[in-house]
Amino acid sequence: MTGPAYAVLAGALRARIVSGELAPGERLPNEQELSAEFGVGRSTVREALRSLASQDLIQTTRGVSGGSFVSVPTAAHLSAHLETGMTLMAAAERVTVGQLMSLRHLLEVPAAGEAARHRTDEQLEDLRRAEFDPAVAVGEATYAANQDFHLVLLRATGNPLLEVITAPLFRVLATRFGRDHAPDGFWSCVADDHAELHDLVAARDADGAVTAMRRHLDHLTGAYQQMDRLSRN
Amino acid sequence: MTGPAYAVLAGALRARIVSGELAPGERLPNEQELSAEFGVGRSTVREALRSLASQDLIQTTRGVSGGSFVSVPTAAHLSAHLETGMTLMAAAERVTVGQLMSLRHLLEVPAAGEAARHRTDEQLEDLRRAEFDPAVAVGEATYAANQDFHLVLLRATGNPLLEVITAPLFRVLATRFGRDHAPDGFWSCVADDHAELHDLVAARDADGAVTAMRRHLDHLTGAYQQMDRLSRN
DNA sequence: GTCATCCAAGTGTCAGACGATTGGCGGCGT
DNA sequence: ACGCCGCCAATCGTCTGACACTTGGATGAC
Repeated sequence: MTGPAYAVLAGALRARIVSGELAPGERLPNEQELSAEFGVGRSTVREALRSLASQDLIQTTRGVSGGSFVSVPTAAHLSAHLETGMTLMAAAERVTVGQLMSLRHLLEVPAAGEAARHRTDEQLEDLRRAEFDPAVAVGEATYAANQDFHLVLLRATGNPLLEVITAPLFRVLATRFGRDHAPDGFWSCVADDHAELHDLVAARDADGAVTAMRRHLDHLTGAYQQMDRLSRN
Repeated sequence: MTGPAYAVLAGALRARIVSGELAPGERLPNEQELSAEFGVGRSTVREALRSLASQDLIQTTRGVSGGSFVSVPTAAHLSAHLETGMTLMAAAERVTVGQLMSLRHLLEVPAAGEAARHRTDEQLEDLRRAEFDPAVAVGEATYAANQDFHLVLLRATGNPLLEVITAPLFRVLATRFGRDHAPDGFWSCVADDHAELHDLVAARDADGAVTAMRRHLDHLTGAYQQMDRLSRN
């Protein structure tokens, strides 16, 4: 009840959404109706709607069949949100490279085992496609492929939350070190690790995948911290 | 370049913030200046600002010294965001109780060890305060204390990201089962586990804390899944 | 020197108008 | 009868102008 009217309105609508009173896909009253119902101007209503929209709680379209519709945030939405937040926390030095990598260890090492156990054949195919050849040009595309490999592996665990919280971690690291010069042999080492992981997941060797992932992340940690030290001088 | 003007403007400002061009604490141009700079009306500017504000990228205050200031999202901000997102994903049945608990295992079990190693004396004191007595009234306060205990433990690891991503997990579970009837002896069992964890952390017994946390989460998993089955009938 | 008052710079809110987009409905020609 | 085209209504998107509210400093009286 306190604060600006747009915040009050946004809070009221958010409560209706998270409580399930407004079901996903359902259409909210149009802006004039909300304006009348809450006794505020349409600008105020619109500011509240923009708040909800930027949290992916609603989606607004135009036209005669348009309006604001309740939408369930997707893994990609939450992930993108976390990424910007973590990027800023990292830039503000409230989070270190070591802490980011330590979380990757916690999540990705067991995830490799899960993926080896639960993967489907299509997912294995996706994993193969996400490998890359370090002999060809190393650049933006290589970084993207590197990320994709880990992403596909996480997705193969069947737990969407793993992707939500882990993807931001390596995207933050990638954008932070994307422009720095990687040590010699770094990319071919990464490619070898990925190939080994692919084979182990293909063979459904969960223990092997866990071990390989742990070693892979150790390699990455070393490289990143080396780059980190260089960039601080 | 595409889409509504408020989205374009929000994107442009967000880019300035994440790139560091606008430093944390720095003040944005006021609404009239932004309006002039981007050639849009003030309403449009305000809608863009509300978008950024609801992502905790800026903070707006009134008065002569007011305006919009770049702000670094805190752990609590990101955590709250993740919580609403996960709540909706859980309600939409895209995430199961088992998946939530499985993530808690991945994160909290090693975290207990870290906390036992790194905790300070004040954090140990906080942990003690977060214990509760199941003999007294069991209600909202008990749930809050239960959450606090885990929160304090996570904080004692020294890695703020652990709190960011784990807190939403148990908050989602707690609000989901907060109104259900817990099995007899559930709360006293929880209290016993917490007391044991406290003692192990006090003794800096990392291995013991890891084992105790694993067992504690197994207890919780059993109880939650039992409640889940009941609530589905 | 202290306190009350006024003032300036911002954001907060409203009302009204018009443009842009979308999808359906009806008319028109064949 | 069928299909195409253009009109139309609903809704969001945007602009303008105005005024209220909040805040902190400046001003002035005592």
